[in-house]
Amino acid sequence: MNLQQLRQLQPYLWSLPRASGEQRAEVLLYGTAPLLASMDDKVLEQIANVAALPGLVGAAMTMPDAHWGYGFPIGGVAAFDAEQGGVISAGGVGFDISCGIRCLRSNLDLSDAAAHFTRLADTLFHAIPAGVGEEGELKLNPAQLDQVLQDGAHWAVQHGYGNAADLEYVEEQGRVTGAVPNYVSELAKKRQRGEMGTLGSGNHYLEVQVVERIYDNAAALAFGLHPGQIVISIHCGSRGLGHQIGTDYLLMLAKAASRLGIHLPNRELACAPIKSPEGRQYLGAMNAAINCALANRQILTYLTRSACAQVYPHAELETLFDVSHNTCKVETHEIDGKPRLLHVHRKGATRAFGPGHAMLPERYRAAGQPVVIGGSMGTGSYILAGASGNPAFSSASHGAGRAMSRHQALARWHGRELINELAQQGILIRTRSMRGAAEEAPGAYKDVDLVAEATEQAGLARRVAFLRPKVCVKG
DNA sequence: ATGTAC
Repeated sequence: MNLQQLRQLQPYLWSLPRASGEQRAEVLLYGTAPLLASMDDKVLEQIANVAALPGLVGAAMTMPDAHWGYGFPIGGVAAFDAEQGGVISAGGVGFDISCGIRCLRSNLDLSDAAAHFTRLADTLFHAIPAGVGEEGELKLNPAQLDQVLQDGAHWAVQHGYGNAADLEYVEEQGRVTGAVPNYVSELAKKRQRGEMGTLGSGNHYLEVQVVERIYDNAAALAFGLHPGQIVISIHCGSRGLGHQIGTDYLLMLAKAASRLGIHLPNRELACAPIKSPEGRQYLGAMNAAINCALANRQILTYLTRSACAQVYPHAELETLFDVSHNTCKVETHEIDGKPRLLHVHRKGATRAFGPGHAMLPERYRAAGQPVVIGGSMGTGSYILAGASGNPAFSSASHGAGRAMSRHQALARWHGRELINELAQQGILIRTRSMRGAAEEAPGAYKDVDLVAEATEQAGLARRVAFLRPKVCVKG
């Protein structure tokens, strides 16, 4: 991205000046000059298009890890007011609805766990169904699947996959309201019937990590983290169901936009007013997909505990937090001193409520919401805490963010060689797809350290802990 | 992201 076209407002905040006569809201980009310079120009084009959509409140924004996506950039945040013609967009949520990270803290330390990492890697790889189209043990009938779409992680816990304490530390306590299974197509449901409790592919992973550095002692204490501790992070989403909903509604919302005369700068931005029939239906289907993803990560938590218990009989894994980064959520935010109900699209962006927020579990209320920046398989991840006065509708970065396309990565790396190199660095990778491994080469991602630092400096969240990967099951 | 692609 050419920085000449931007105006630097603060060390970590930039804006895109409007051309004369241009009808769009403000565009704000969070990040450092090097991070922004490494982004594709498409990011700027896409977020400027978002800023032209009806009913946008405040600015259309990108997080420090942004890269270009379908319609909206990944790392994009945009809030809309339903009462002012605000829209909802499937491209603003993403195809992998409610993709997110479940983070589990353990009672294991690197010093005693490391001796069995090879067996742990093999056991997890055997226990966790992963890969495109891969199905799990669970086969649900239509009535059971509808129940999952209503009850989210609660369904999983009721059926023995975890405990009540897990639910307390899942965003929305494990279930969102407003899910309408009837608005989900039969095809979407059919695709999901065998995919509960599966990891998927692409950038999804299950990673065993060690807490290597603590930045904020008080927040680390609240989150139950200390140096040398083993933590497990599960990154996945709503699998075939969410993807099919995205596909179905892209068409429906495009038709609605055309019917209602909404000008779309690009057809990938297909959207409809939140109050229109199509907008309401997408919201109902999307909320069902959020519950599907929350249930999926809950079942994977159970499978992870079972696998760990085979290797470390005394292992205990508690849910630290579970947070989505592909959603549209109805939230109250203060605008010009007045609370307003907004539909906040976060696509590749994490919700990051600051200290004192009423929706946080009591244990974390003083520290702020746990925020996970998931890194690439070779580098590392960060746990942060929501900051007071977050300027981006309580949002923060979600990962390292790609710096290179999958195609470019395939041309540069070979999966097998990469896995051997990582093994020499003490990182054990298990995958069914060598091509996938090459596409996910750490070098194809931005520097996660720079993303986390910029996230903190921009006032989006505060760093709490750095996690180093040790074992990674890739999709 | 995805029973991977107009």
